[in-house]
Amino acid sequence: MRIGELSRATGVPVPTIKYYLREGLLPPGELTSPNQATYGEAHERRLRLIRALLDVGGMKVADIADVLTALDDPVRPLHKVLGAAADRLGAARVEHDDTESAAAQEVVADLVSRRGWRTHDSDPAATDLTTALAAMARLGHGAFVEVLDDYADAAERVARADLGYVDRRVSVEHMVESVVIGTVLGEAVFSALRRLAHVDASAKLYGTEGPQGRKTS
Amino acid sequence: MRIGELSRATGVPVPTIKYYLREGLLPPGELTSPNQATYGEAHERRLRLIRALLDVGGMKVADIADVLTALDDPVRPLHKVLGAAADRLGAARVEHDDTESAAAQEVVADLVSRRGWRTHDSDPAATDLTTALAAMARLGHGAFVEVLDDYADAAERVARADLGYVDRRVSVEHMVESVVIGTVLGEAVFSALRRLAHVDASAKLYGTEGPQGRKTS
DNA sequence: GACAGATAGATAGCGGCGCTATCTGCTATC
DNA sequence: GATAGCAGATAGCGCCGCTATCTATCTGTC
Repeated sequence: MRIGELSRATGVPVPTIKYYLREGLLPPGELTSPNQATYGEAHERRLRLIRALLDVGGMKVADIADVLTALDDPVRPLHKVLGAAADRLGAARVEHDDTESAAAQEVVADLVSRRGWRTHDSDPAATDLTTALAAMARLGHGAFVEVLDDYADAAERVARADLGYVDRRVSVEHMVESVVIGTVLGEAVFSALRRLAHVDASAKLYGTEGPQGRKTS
Repeated sequence: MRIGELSRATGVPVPTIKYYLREGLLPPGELTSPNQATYGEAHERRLRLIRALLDVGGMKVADIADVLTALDDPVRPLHKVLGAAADRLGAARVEHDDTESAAAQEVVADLVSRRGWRTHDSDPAATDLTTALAAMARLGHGAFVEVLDDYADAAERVARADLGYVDRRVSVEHMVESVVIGTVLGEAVFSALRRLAHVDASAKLYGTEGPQGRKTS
């Protein structure tokens, strides 16, 4: 498979593929001559993965490079790859050193210990959670912590579903990749579902769209 | 309150505040002279909201402007504002016209009717969901739809928690703003919780961190 | 073996975004 | 009156994800 066919097969322009090659997102093709290379199905698969992480997952090219590098590491430390993937999903870190942050930190620590979660404060997800809760507190929504356990229940449910899916559906060789896909794209899936459910719940509570679901827009 | 104080109170640089004013994210201050203005607590609150939507929610400045414009509309059509907010959360739209998209579309339609959700296909969230599921299918994870109901259960739970929180905690005047905050920042909260729960579930299933949660990184 | 078309690799540039820097009058405060 | 700050305007910057262009080479077809 030459680069043009790869381009046609995936819908990604040739210059863009070359760009991904330069950035190390895509391993180089096998050289058949000093300036000719062929690409296999692995490249096609990888290219689709890149586009999914970019377009659907909203990840940055540099972050995708890190994750894929970890993914290709022959000595795959599972949790390192997952860490590399998960760490890229959070928002940009913004330092705050105020009472809200301190309070949020405590809330998170409480939550983690209350639920017996096996993690530690240095987990970037914990930092993200703290940041988000602190931001809410600053906006006058410190009381949001009251629904945190509902959120956590739902998160546990989703996490169990994810792990169960990966455990029973996926061949070992693609397991890590699957977890990355599940983590990143699963987030997009849940986000959309949450917004759909939001509309429905809002309709039920306030009747903004009428009880029979008729379309008012 | 002058612009310098506003800057000090929020940690946002003065030129950045001016930029937000230019972009219409922040209403202009009250002019006391042709070139002097004062800002009130509403400005401070709004500024914090902007930073939260930007930094934690990952929204774009132009999208924030749209949402805030809808928010300030005296004739607040609740669902319009929510739509404006929710519509900005999805990933960039990428057109695909293939079998995966068609299949995903059907899956989403099934899901919506199965759960009796009061929404319709034109809901951007439905489009986002279709996009995400189609991307998964293209990556060989069409079977992910098997866990879709688990996801939907969790999403309903979160949506109920959101609505309940807003309904009982928030004064009417700030209700719409609260829903925006809950929708956008709640997404960040859930994302972090999901990743935390992921680590825990993974530890339980594979023991990557040992049963006592010791740190291996 | 000539020739059109694709290719590898390199370099430069582009468009969007979120600011940031700078300048010109003016104003508040001491 | 000196100093600091301010409003409003314009220009530029740094990052990011490509995109355009060029050279030298290779492939496939007649």
